[in-house]
Amino acid sequence: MPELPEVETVVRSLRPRLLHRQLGEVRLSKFSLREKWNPKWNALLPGKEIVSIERRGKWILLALADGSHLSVHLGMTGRLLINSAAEAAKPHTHFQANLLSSTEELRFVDPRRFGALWYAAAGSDTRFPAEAAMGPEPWQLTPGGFQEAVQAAKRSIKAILLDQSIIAGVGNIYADEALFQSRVHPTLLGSNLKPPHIEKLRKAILKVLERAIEKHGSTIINFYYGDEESGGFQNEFMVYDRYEAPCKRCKTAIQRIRLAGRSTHFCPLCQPG
DNA sequence: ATGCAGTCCTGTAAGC
DNA sequence: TGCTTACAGGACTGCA
Repeated sequence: MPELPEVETVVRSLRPRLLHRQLGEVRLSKFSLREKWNPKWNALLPGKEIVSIERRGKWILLALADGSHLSVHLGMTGRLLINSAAEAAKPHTHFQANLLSSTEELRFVDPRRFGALWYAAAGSDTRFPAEAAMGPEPWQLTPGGFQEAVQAAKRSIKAILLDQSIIAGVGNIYADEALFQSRVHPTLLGSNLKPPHIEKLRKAILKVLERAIEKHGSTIINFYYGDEESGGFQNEFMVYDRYEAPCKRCKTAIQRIRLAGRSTHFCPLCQPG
């Protein structure tokens, strides 16, 4: 479900509620998530203080006091919640950890189980499985670096934007929105794009992500942060989820195609192929 | 190197 | 009212 702005929203919401708290007893459901949980990790978490909560790409990183990390990927439907331990766990709760000296616990709920939980001991090379292959955060990506990566790829620019090894955190919604903002047609091959367009796209990605973070992400069906708060960026979509609706810039009907295995939305007039 | 289909899952909405 | 089908914000694998 969530892309960079939604994950950032969750991180900012959790940070004041979770920082400097200690994990207690851990319980896992019988269902496995995308990454297999090693039962040995259960014993390593209790007593450890959460000393920072950061985001890398679409991963949430809980840094623990001994230098280890508990990393969480929300997949499509994952939610990381702080609930009263007295409250019955929601269906599809796969991880629960007491928060010491309180009546609350940290819970991971994920109906589709595309999400992941990972523990990385202090001194591990990586804090989550694909970290070594992950590309730069959008704000760290240099104009030259992005231009080089895009022009080297003989595949659609949409597929390039979804590739986490090129740019971290962009998903289907924000790829479509950034392509619209920069007036780039999603099927164009990276190798065919000219430097001015690539730079325009890079800036559009930053602008779209920054605006979405300001609006606390997008809630289509089921993205919530905090307890039950919704994002607001869905009201500002120019193309995503607007099939056959009039383009907000030129009134042409928004088109939808299947590209890189994903539903892709664009304006045929504003984004010339 | 790339696209594409299939895979992991459940929930929702649309179509009949 | 049902039942069936398609599709969903992610990301991996295997195969042409």
